[in-house]
Amino acid sequence: MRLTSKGRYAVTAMIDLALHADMKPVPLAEISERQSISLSYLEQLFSRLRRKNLVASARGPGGGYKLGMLPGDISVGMIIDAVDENVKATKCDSSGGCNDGKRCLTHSLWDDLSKRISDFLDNISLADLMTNNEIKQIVNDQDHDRQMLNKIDVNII
Amino acid sequence: MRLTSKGRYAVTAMIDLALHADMKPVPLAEISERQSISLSYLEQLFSRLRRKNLVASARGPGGGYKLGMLPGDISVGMIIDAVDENVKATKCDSSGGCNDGKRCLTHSLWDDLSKRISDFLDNISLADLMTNNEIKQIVNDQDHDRQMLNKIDVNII
DNA sequence: ATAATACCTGAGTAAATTAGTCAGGTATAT
DNA sequence: ATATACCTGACTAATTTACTCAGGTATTAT
Repeated sequence: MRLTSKGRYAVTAMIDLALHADMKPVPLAEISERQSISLSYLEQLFSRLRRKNLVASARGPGGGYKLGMLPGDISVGMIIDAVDENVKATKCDSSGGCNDGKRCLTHSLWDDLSKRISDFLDNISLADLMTNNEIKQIVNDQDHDRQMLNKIDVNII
Repeated sequence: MRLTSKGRYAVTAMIDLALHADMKPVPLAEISERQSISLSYLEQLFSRLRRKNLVASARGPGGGYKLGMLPGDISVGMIIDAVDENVKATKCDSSGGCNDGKRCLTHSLWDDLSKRISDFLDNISLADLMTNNEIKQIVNDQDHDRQMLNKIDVNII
């Protein structure tokens, strides 16, 4: 999972689309102007988003793009994956250098972190971003779990 | 918050260091060999890590690096921030293009997401990675909060 | 003291990625 | 028909990444 400005452009454009696609499809030219992203670059990004069915297109005059799924079903992780397309395998399983247990441990610890980040981004949907969903927000709170656990203890005791 | 292979190198090296720095400092040459990261590149990364006190160095024969804080106090977010050093302000507050409310809304929704990601990474420490801390893991669980809330309801009722 | 070790710095660079342009299409609503 | 707006691919400048090289400097073992 990579997280660069390319992903930021894509997520920003999708937020813009979600905010404006209530009625008719939104032409990329509008998003381009509102978000200051070049039209051609947007076309490249939306070409990838379309391939993953995150957006649907309508051609001709009055055409444009609309969301391909419900805002609650489109996650930030899906958007970033769609435009990144970076499935470069780690060296660890291809080259024969990962033999002594220590390096494999380091590698698997990284994989664990990587998976956590993916899971995290997969669980934030466009709808969450737009509604500032409370449940989702407190999940990110450092002490939240402890507080929750304490609350339960209090109630139980 | 950016997340590239540069950050992966830094986090991987820090994990390796945390796993091996029990007794004496670890020379970068060892990490370089174990993790297949070029020595010079490691030196550049550790130079930045040192500036943020994430690692401490010991010079001379028998020298090397050790962690600058307790593993529980070093977060993945801190490591990535240290090597990224990418404080490029968004155009929204510099150029005068962010005037109509709509674009500002999109911008603030992105900022909200960005902050959530930072908070998330700030709450994963090296110690968490190494011990597979349970509390931290369930925080990433999508339905965890609802389950917790239900649990409370049940207890209250 | 001296030599060996290992950090430290900065300049330079090839490869990769990003962000963007350009030039053409094709489908479709009016 | 025709304007609109998607669609595609090739191409490119700027940036970043990953890395090398060439010298340092500090420190410890001997």
